[in-house]
Amino acid sequence: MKARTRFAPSPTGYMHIGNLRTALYEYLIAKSLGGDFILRIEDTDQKRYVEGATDIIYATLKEVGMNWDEGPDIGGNFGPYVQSERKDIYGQYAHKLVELGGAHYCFCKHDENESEDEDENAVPVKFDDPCKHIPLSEAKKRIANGESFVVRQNINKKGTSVFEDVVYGKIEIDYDELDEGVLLKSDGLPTYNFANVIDDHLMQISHVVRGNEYISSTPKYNLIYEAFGWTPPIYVHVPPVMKDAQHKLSKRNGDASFQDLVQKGYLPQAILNYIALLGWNPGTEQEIFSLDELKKVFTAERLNKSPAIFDSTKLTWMNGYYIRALEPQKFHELALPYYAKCLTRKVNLEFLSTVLQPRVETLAQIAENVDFIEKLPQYSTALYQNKKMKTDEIIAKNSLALALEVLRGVDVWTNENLFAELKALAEKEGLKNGQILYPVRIALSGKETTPGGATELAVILGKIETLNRINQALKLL
RNA sequence: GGUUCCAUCGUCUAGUGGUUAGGACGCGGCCCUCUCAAGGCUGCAACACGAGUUCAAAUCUCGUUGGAAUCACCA
Repeated sequence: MKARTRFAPSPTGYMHIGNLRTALYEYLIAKSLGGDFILRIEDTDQKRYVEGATDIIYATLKEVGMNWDEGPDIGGNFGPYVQSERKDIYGQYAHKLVELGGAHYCFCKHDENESEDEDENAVPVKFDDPCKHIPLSEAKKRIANGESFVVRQNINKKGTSVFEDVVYGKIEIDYDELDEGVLLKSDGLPTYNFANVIDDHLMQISHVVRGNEYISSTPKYNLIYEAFGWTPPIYVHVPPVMKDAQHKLSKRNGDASFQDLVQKGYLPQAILNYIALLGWNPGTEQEIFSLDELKKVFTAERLNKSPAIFDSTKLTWMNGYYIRALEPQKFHELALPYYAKCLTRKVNLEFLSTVLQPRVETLAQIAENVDFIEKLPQYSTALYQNKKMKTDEIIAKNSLALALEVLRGVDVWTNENLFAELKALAEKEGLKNGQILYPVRIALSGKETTPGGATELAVILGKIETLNRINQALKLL
């Protein structure tokens, strides 16, 4: 049987990290097995629907290169791929399930506030549906009369339900723990549980990958499969991605979504690589993986059982790694929009990119690295004192005057040439390199630390501005 | 509270009876060096606890503790 997995998000807002990781694992399971990855939109809760959310889903998957083989936009043999368009299908199967004895019609009015103001110590009691005992013929009559109803699952079995999970192994749950939940809501739309079973079966999904919060309800799914005489899928329950030891990474709280991270200057590929490793490892010491490489080495058996805390520090490191690995031209292209935001002065941007690339771990860090270029900051002459470089204000003043003279005469304004010239000057004057270069760097930047040395800053700023700033420094001293 | 699940450095993890418990991030140090990075080398740092099984336990069993999930006409 062909491996088929589906990513089935509900369009309730942006794409959060846990969601994306689940999608990744689904994608990888399918692709590592030469199968298909299907996109299905689960919009059965009209109250939570957010306009534009499906576009975010499409855009995100495309951005990281997880292309789907079937989906709402591209179709496929098992459509439609949007649950709200499948309403009739669920209705049919719900009624069929009642006929098969797997469910019953229920006419109880549901209490909206039921699960609310419970006091702390109250032990939830299992709902025992009186409607279960209404004869089918009578129930049908009431429905025909237009009475509002839901379809509720029957849990008739006793004893223990056993199923196998790829990551958790054998799980046993007592049937007594299961409640007879609603399958078809009074608005005629299915609940998540029911829609999933129907769709997964009809779409021939082989591996169901989902959060481990569904472990305890899995026996209910299996009961539905059983009632229909269908074979349940292979279950792959994955632990959550945590914000800290106690809390899941959640949509609320503004925890980082994929979009947020991209906006903060993280590269999609780095994000994907990082989250692949949150709960999975290849069994080797390799950590850097492209999506194609992941496809080759991924196996669901190496998924972890316990939750993983999202560590943005390590993500940042990995992002830096990806940035450094970029073709210089590519980095320059990515940096351009950031330059546009904070630089109006005309400078050597190509060269700036070459010095920045090994120094930033996120694109957003570009701004803090180039601030001095736009405008020389106010600085104290004390900056010219440096023990290791053996400089102070006096030496600096002398060095700057000498450097100014040399630089005036330089026409080939490259880093190599400038460095050679200033080095020669130092030798000629019997000074250490640093005694010339350090003061120049301070004069050009007004900052203690800069991305690049004196001559590199000079190349970035250009000859005119370089001489300008050295003159200013001389005045200051 | 019932039930289910989980537990190795601060974090992500390797490890399936015998290892100096390995790697990565972070942190410290050194080298390189025109500052800062990058790069190279290096150091600190973990088997939650208690019994048991065994010649031998991070690995198996039981218990304790801690944590998570679930118990909706949300997904």
